[in-house]
Amino acid sequence: MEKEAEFCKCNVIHKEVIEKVKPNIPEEKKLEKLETFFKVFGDKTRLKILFALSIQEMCVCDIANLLDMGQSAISHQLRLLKQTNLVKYRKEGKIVYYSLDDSHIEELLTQGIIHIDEKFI
Amino acid sequence: MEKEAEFCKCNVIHKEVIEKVKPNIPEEKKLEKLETFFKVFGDKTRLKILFALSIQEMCVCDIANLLDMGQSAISHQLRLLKQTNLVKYRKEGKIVYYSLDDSHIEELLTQGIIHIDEKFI
DNA sequence: TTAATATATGAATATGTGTTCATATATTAA
DNA sequence: TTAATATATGAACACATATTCATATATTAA
Repeated sequence: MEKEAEFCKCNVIHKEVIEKVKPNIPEEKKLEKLETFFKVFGDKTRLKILFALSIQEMCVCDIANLLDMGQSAISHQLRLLKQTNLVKYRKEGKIVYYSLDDSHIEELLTQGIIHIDEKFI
Repeated sequence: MEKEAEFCKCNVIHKEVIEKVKPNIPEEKKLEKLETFFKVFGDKTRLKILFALSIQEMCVCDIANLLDMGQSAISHQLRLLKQTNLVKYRKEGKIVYYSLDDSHIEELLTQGIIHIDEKFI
């Protein structure tokens, strides 16, 4: 008896296909990073912050005012963006200025917009 | 009195910055689409499905077996991918074959991988 | 030193999301 | 028709996540 239906009720229909495709799936660790990476873009607030910082650096307070949101909420989101290396910061006295950490990011945002303009409902 | 501290305790520090940046934030509707779009990529299971389908079309059962997951879970995820126009399908009897709907998708996946390889922790 | 202010952060809460389970639907075979 | 099978789907549950609140930290000014 082959390994059958542990999770899936249905039988393996195209075993060759599965064997062919399998080696092309990235390893788990890489997938997790990719998941985290894209997840960061999957939030309106963070997208707004990224678009804003693509224009110029801003301090936390300005971002909060710009987006009409609490300072705490922005700070939490900036922490996430920092952790994923999407933004960097510099301190000037008690003010912290955030900016994009990578020009790739703008490219990715642009590519996203292109896709939704073309295909997305 | 200006509009002050409705949400944010801190004062507006750089009013000009806010005014300069504001017009460059995409409109809410577009942001929501973009959010949804990127959110789809922010899940390991969906990423695996997309990588698999970038090699060749597959039926639901094969995908479930490939990923060692339940048919229902895969079906739910495919629905999401369908709704966001990332995959299309063709029916052959009772078997449904899914495939990528857009070559942009592979590009975006690649760009994601490039980023995490370069910068991401 | 104390007061004021910009930012960070832990906890709580509300909301969103992925998987499972049970079951429905659709198609083919008998 | 009935049985078998591939897929779809609603509901439930467990878990993740965004924001708020309260408060801590850090820096500057007085």
